[in-house]
Amino acid sequence: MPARPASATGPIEVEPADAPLCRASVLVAPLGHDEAVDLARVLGALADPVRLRLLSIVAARGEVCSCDLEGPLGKSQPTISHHTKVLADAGLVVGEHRGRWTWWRIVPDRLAAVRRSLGE
Amino acid sequence: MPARPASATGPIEVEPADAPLCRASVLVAPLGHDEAVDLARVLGALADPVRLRLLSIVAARGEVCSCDLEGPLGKSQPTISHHTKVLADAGLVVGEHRGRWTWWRIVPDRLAAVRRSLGE
DNA sequence: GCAACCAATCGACTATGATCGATGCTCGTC
DNA sequence: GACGAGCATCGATCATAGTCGATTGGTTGC
Repeated sequence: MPARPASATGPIEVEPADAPLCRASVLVAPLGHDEAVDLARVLGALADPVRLRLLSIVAARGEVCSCDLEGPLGKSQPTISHHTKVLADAGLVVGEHRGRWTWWRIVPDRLAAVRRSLGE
Repeated sequence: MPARPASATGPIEVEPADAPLCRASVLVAPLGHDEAVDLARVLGALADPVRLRLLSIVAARGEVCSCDLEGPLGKSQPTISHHTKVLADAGLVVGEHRGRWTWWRIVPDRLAAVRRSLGE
């Protein structure tokens, strides 16, 4: 793992993706079309073994550099970059550029929102 | 909606799909390869707007006939049949043949297991 | 038996997505 | 300024999945 530099250039900006996701739960009332599309988009970001493992690694270590993901996941650098982008677009992780590294951490609230949308 | 006949020919048999899904949560420890694949499979079944709306309709009404899904979902009969099969294979719904109709209801425990796997 | 209805399957088409090599960009370091 | 490291993007390839028309199978009612 590279040494963590002190200077930070700030978080990566992506589209908000912070909409309520769903007013309540799938179990409570029939979903509208737009709600279903939004929730499906986030679930689609989660519905990949590589991204689930990536997410769990980031969660376990608190903060992870992209360069430390290629090894454990056994994927190429472009593939890792692709998956981190998908997760970031879904609002499930945020990345921060520090020097030449990008550090990722999860957004617990976002995952909690997904759980809530899935009933209770 | 067709009248609900009294005679039931029993639940539809599908592969179990009742494995623990995940020993704990994505947030606790790095996922193993097989755990990630299993969880991704169930999340993939959920990651479709049509199936989410289908699920919410079934949940709201308790039990729904396939023939009553084409209208609200705006999809053809083969498409509805396809989606119900995907959800059933994932263990998220169960179907029961009664006469010429098939009635679907959700499996709350399965959805709860998914929520648990997603943290908490 | 026959007709009508519901559901599952098949085949085909299309769209989306996962993957990687090659390339380009942006920092830090010398 | 030049080089190298880390990351993003592009282009291409391959696999998977959503959709529907047509067909088949099974059940009900005449």
